[in-house]
Amino acid sequence: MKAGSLYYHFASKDDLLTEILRRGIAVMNVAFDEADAIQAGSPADRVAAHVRAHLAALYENGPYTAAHITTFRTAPAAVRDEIVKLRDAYEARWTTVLKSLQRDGALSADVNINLARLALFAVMNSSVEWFDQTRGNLDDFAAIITRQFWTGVAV
Amino acid sequence: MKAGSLYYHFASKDDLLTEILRRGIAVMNVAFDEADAIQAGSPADRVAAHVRAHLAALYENGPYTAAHITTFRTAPAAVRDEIVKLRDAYEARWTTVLKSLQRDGALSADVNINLARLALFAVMNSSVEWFDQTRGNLDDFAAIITRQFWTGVAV
DNA sequence: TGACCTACCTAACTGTCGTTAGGTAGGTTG
DNA sequence: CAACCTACCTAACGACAGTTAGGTAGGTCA
Repeated sequence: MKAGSLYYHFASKDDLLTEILRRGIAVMNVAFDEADAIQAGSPADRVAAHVRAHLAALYENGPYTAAHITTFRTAPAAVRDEIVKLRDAYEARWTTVLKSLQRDGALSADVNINLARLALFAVMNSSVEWFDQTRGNLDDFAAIITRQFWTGVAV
Repeated sequence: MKAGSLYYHFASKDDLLTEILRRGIAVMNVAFDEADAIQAGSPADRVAAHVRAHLAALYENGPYTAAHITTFRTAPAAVRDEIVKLRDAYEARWTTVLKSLQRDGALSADVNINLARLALFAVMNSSVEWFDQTRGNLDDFAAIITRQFWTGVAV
């Protein structure tokens, strides 16, 4: 397909971009749903399931992920405003999970949930830049990230 | 200064970009030096000093930081190759610190130092997108990040 | 004073990007 | 079969980014 043909399907390049970003987030929500269905296990296991689902969705949808990472920051305000709503909703689902763990006493009461979530997102999302799925096992990787998030690196 | 005048000082736009990125990393190294001079305190304090220095350098050099974040990924290969060397060297300094803490028994022996460093960098660097320096205290923020890195969020 | 250097400027060229108008091959439907 | 729809294509446009050549104001130095 040549560049001009794009306009048969989308009104503008920004419309295309919005749709791509929208689908990328939809994929993440589906992954979250699947992880949410797994209610068994310890609190750490529950977080691990979500981390694993988030990472898998990230890696299995390379083009969507790449588009999000490379374009979101520089996207026009109209596009960002549209997508930020969806991102916020996805992030709110994580906040809900973490808050419930805190209510149950599994997660320290003096932890700022928003900061914790942002930190976890930072690690997961940045990993697309350095984690090589062909070299490392995704389950192991999710476990390590969760472990580091949960108990830290100290002895 | 108009756009054309740039070429009195730099051979090309890429040359300018390389120089900007280079200076940004130089600033980070200076900050690291200063934090390195502080040898007192617990291992966690030592990490906290470096985290604080890294964050401060990031926020005090907004333009360099912004340039790095927005352009590095999309920069031409020639520019990236040049800068990656400097980034690697800076990251190696962190690895050295973490390894020495592990050797001293302060940092868990079964932690993968490279992953730990990448996770810490992810949190610190991504924070420029959501941490508002005018609303939160930088020292507090550095302490929270270090605490989360060091002992995690679990009870 | 006159030659020269520094740090800009203007104006123009080239290439690329987002977009549009109009054309067309191939399949679908009455 | 004819009319039509779908999903592309080509060719062209205006705007803008990277770059260059040549000009110029103001300071430096013999």
